[in-house]
Amino acid sequence: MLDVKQISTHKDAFIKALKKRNFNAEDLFEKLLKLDEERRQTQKQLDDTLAESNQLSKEIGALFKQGKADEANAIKEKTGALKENSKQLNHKMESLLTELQDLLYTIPNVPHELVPAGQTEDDNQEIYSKGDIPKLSHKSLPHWELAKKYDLIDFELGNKITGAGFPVFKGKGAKLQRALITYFLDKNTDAGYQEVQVPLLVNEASGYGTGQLPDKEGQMYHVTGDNLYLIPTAEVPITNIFRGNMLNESELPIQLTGYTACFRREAGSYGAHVRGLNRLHQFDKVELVNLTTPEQSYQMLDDMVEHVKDILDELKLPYRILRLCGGDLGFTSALTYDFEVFSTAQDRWLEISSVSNFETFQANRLKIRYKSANQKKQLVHTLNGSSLALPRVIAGILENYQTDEGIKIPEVLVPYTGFEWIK
RNA sequence: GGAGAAAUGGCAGAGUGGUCGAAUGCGGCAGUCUUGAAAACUGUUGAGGGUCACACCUCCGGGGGUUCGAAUCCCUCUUUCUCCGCCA
Repeated sequence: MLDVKQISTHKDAFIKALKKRNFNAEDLFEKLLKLDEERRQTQKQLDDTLAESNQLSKEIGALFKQGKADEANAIKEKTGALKENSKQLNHKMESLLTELQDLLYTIPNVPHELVPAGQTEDDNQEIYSKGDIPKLSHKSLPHWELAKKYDLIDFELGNKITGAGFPVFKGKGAKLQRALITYFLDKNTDAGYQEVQVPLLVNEASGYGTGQLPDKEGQMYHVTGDNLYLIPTAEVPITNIFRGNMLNESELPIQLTGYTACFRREAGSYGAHVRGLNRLHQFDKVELVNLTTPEQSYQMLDDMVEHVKDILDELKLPYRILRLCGGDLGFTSALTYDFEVFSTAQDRWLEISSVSNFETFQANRLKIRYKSANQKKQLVHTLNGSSLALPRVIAGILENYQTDEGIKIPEVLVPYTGFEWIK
């Protein structure tokens, strides 16, 4: 959520930047600023009315104390009108505030200057790529065939137990996934992140805090009996740890990492490109969440990119990094880098990590602030990224490491899996 | 799930209808003293809105109500604690 004050001071710059998203903010901003002006005037009227009744109440109290009940009762007569007046002003304030908020909720974050203009994912900027795409023999298979051949993942069994998109990992497949989780967490904690284990169900307030609600309600599984939501990403519970907090600058940056299962309804996305592990309703992910100062957040973003790069380098997977264009940029993000690993057998890139700086967009909604050295209070910048989304890493490993003898385990993982080959 | 008790500032803890945004203690900050520190003493110290700055308004778990006036009374929700039941 953008800040009205920011909008009013940087109106033209924001309008221009939002155009990169193909978002026309001009009329909206006009309306918004007008509403805000009205809000302030109404607030003033309300305050004055309340001040007057407070004053009268005090007088009544004093008069009763002096035993002048008649005079007190005379003043009481006057309070009725004031009460009615403040009631109406209160209603007006309420509707103005919801109108303002509803309007603010529809405005996406202002893209950073590095964000290229563009409409679709084809306009994303490739800024880095590494790793040769292995020449696989004609016998090479897509990961869902490999998973079946070596009995690593059973998609049908998941159908039976739950439904499509809930695979069962078995044997070395399960072990490989567990090894990856531990490896990622170790890498992250070595880099200074604190590991956390968080709830997989969140309440409504948390959903609103990180922006999944109200817009993406249909993407989350809703446990109606208790009005809780299954998390679509660890970002939700981890960022909400700090909802409403006033932090000290000395506590920043806060760097947390957590492993969770993630649940997404993915309504309406079916077809060949969601085969196998490409898109699931339940999947595992290790997430990075950072809270930092505005001065340091872009350095932090670069650090996160380097960190994820390091992991992919160690896994020796062919990957590329994209800077998302305005049209592809997520609603809440100011600047996002996507990491994609090449799926050799499918001959396509798979997104395995997305690293974003949200600047104050989330912090404003969540009211996460910090007190700087000079006691000034301001919103923190929040950033997050995946390290990494497990199923697609597994898809990448299975496909890129397949040989005629079996699937070779990336060297760095062997201490975690305890085996070198899947045969 | 049943019965009871409670929720107040960073923490502890007073406050049961008006002068309470809230005693007191601890903690924090600033100062005195000291070569420096500790101790002691003095002062200061919640958040949000609003204003050039004041004024002023709102907030005592959330929401609603009674009243001229609510931290204080009533309703409701949530959470915590104790006891019982159930359970990994």
